[in-house]
Amino acid sequence: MTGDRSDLPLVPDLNLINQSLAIVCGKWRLYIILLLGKQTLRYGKISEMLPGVSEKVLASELKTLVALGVMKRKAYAEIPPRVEYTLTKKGLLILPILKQIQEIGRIFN
Amino acid sequence: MTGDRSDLPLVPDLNLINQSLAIVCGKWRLYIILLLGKQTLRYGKISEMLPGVSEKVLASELKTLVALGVMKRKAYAEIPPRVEYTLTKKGLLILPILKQIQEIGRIFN
DNA sequence: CAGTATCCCCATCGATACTG
DNA sequence: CAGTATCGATGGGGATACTG
Repeated sequence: MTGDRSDLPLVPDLNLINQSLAIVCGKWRLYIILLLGKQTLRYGKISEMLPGVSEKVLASELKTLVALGVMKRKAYAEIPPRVEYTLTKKGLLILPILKQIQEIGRIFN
Repeated sequence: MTGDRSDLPLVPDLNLINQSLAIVCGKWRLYIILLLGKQTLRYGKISEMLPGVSEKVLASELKTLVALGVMKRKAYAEIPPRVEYTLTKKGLLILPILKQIQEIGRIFN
């Protein structure tokens, strides 16, 4: 905020970090966001692409991500129901950073 | 798997992501690494710069980060004891990415 | 199809006291 | 000073069954 920001402050802002972690952390969080990177997906499709995640956890993670403003949900009044998830503008903004995070895994292989 | 890899795969590698999360996640993890970014620090100093973290949690987080290869521990045979923590080469490698993660918090403010 | 509703486990995080 | 040891609280994550 004040002065030069050529580098990050010596003592990083805990609130900022916690907010980042609130979005990134969680066993499936990153994976789900990455999956939605360039496509709109239906609930069933996400579920199918994520072998291992239980329905409850997937549903609650999606709900949280929508609440966080990372993605948006669009439900169609059809039978059978159809619900689609898409990244928001903010979600798209953080996408490159999220992709970078994968590089960490690569470095520590 | 097959074809062009100009971008990340449609279905990202779960193992890679999990490995990344293993390093990044945890309430204090990111903060500790960032703190060590450009300096070697003693246990007591880290503790002091992290108001709110209990000794047990700090100690176990440091131990884990050393085991992960993110930082290294150097103990001096002195009385009173002195222990210093420094980022490893790999730790330094991921530092820029970690700093980027803070930007996520900024975007969602 | 796209979710809830329940119930449960265990890993993580934490406070406090103690030690080499 | 730099940690363990111990006990306890919390909630993320999961299995299964059910519903609009």
